[in-house]
Amino acid sequence: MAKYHAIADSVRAAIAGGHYPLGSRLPGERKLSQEYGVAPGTIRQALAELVTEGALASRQGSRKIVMGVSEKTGTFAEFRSFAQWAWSRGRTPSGQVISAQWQVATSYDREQLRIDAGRVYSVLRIRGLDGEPTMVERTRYSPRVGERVEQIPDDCASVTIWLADEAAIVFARAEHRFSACSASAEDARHLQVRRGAPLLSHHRISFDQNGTPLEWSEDRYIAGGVSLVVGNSTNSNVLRWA
Amino acid sequence: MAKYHAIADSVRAAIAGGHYPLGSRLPGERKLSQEYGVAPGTIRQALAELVTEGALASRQGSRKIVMGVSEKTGTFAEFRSFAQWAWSRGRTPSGQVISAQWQVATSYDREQLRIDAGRVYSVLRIRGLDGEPTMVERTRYSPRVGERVEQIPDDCASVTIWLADEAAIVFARAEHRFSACSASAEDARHLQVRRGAPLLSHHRISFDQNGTPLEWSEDRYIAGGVSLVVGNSTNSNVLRWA
DNA sequence: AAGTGGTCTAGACCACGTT
DNA sequence: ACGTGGTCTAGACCACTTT
Repeated sequence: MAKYHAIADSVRAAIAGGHYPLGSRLPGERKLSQEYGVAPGTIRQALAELVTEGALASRQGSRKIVMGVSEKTGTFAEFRSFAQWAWSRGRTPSGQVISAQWQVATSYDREQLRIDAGRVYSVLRIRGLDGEPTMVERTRYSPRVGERVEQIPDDCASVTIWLADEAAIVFARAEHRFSACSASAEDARHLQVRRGAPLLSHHRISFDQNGTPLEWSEDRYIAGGVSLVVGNSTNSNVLRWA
Repeated sequence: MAKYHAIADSVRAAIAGGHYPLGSRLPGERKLSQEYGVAPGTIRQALAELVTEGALASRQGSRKIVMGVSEKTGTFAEFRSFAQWAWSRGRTPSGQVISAQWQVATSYDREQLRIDAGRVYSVLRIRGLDGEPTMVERTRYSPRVGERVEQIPDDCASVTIWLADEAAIVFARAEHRFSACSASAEDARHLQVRRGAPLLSHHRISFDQNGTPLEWSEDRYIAGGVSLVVGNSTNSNVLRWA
């Protein structure tokens, strides 16, 4: 583990433990670099991590102010994968594939996935938390990914983890779009809500490390089930589910 | 303007202009530091900005890959202020205060705003885009802020800007929570939708540079009007309205 | 006036990806 | 084997806040 990351953990723990009270000012960077026996730059990098999280407030010329540590900020993987998110919150995810088939790519598919023509692998899934239906997920995989998704056993817990381990397909970046929508007849049937009920729509495009699109998806969550949490400041933004 | 920021702008422009094609690999950091005549660390800082935005993908050992520049990423101010966001998107915001009054702080108010007792200034606003009602906003200001909000003239375009200029109250950080909800009878009346219509709920707490809570608010947007856009990667998260 | 963070320099070594 | 990014060092000067 990198020094700066270990130091960030240490400071985070000191805040959580009340050693640096909420609202107080952190020691100066030069002081901390002596305490930890590292170069000033390493301390800067450690504190930058905490500023990004919102645990510290930063103003030029003034010592950093303790804002308090937030509940564990979701990692990228947790944010992208329903299963990983659910487990990290101590809840039991369930999932069921309603339909899965190859379809001719629409112009929207081609644009989003940046493919010339051909087909996409289209999957409709229902996902639940602790047995309650929570979300309906409509995903289009690009051909390369779809060929692998097809092989995934039905009882696989997490598509994301399976693809990484078995097919070396790694999700590295995603763009998300959130809005409200009404439940369609199909949504209502699967989620056991009335038609027209309010849903949180989560539109997502995922990319690998080379920037190649892997899939796009529209997930629809029942109201009250989950919510998206975002922290932002003049410098940065951090988000997580809650 | 800092060198590293100017360099980030320059690289961003080079990507947008097609000089670094989408999917290609950026020159190495040492090469760039020579080109720009700065130390390697300065280049690193510039590229870190672009990685955070999602414009570049980064893997140790490999040159950075061009992901493409997203439409202008919203600044913190734009994300926090409806008026500033609207202007930045070339739309005309309107606003109307329905009611404004001092109220006894509830236990929820006291917890969120970290005040011992007393009162909060409670404001109900309707906001619109290009004349169409778009959002209903229910805000509770802490006493210190409420006293100034009370003085704001009715025709003030942006509360955020007014408070910064006239009262030196600066919003520096905020936490946001998004979910779906149904329009209440009051919501429906103000937004001219049917009762029970799907709305996007945006719950927000704002802080100043010292970490002191300034206000909390629940905004409810009509479906289809606006949506929240978030980009995230293994390293970072960036969000904006769209 | 003194202290502090923000920026910048000019290197070094290591882990990892590419060739 | 080589190139590259990730990490780290040990300083310097400036802008800003605090005292």
